[in-house]
Amino acid sequence: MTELEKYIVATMGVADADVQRIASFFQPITLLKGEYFLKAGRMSERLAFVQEGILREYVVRDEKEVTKWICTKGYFVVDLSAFIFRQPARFNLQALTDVELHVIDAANYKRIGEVLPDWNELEKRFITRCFSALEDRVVMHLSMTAAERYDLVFAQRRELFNQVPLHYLASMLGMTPETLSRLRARPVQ
Amino acid sequence: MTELEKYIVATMGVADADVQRIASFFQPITLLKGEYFLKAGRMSERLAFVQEGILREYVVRDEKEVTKWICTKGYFVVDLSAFIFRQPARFNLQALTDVELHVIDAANYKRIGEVLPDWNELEKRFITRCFSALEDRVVMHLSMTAAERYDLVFAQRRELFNQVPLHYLASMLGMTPETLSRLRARPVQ
DNA sequence: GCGGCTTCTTGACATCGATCAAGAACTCGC
DNA sequence: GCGAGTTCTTGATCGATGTCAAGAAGCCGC
Repeated sequence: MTELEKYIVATMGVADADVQRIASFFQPITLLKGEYFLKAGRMSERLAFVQEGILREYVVRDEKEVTKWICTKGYFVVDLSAFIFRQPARFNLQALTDVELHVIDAANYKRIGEVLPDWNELEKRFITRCFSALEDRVVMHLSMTAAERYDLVFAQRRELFNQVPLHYLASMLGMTPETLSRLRARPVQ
Repeated sequence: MTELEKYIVATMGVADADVQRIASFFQPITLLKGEYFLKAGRMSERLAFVQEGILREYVVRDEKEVTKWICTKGYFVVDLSAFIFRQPARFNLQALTDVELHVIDAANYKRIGEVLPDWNELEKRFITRCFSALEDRVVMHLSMTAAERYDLVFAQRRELFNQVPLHYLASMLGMTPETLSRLRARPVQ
């Protein structure tokens, strides 16, 4: 069973027969380290599930890259707004390691609704969870110091800190690489 | 035509007969300045449209109130996660002025789907727009200084700055009231 | 219109975090 | 295993923002 199939079972409580059918709408693809799943400004009508590897979601602002999120196994990668509204992508999605994805295009995505009767509800719940996670993130930035943000994210996603260049994590945490380095070197924590 | 009905027409392209029908699922209520639409920790199965007035969405963290958002005419107020998952509310919604709302409960909300055939799609698009706005807000905190954040939000929602106590706006912008005061007093801007 | 509360500003100062610069440590291709 | 590039750390310094404190200004009930 692929990670994707496990995910479907775990979060959607779908019958075994349907799991296979849904998973079959996805195509496996591989990206090499450095390649892009999505480039800002381009149209993209696809969404993918991360089977293996790490990607970085970033936007360019004043010639600087701002890393918005790091996606690992079990995440969906997509510019949701671009996917739903069929607009040019607003951000970039680049592989930080070789990556295995399961990709689905908008047409096949639509067909999931025909297989799963309550797909709309599941979809809504999924987006709501994403929304809620972002709410938490905003509150984090409104109320926590750099050290507190580091401690929180380190506790939640420790594995990132030995797999991803730290300057990307620093950007995702809203601080400079130097500050992140000094936080890591703190005496006690 | 109420603000709510205008909103429905503007964003959903619904036939006139349906507009009335949908709007009829909502009940008008009034809150006095200081009263709560939602209290953190309590169950709440309702959502409201702001017809008139201003509310503040905040969470308490380390005994401090963190203002997450200020809602004015035309916004929906709801703890989305609590509403969708029927969980206790995570934040507070308090009236900053006397407020007129159109309220709908979960049961009536469900009935909208029976009136509007593509309600699921509209709902998804609405939540996606909210998600996208939050993405922008996270990027704002990752990449902008306090002065830049102030300038941006001031440009977008100037009317707030003479209607809402500034310490709430300062909190929403992720800075202290003193810093906000100094930014406002800057020579040129 | 007075007293008391809240809000807003201002100043002095402390602290956090950014910047700049250098070098150490670690890839990775050859 | 060598060299070039990247990543990471460390130090010195600077600027932005927070903290603390005081007072001014605005608002409201009586």
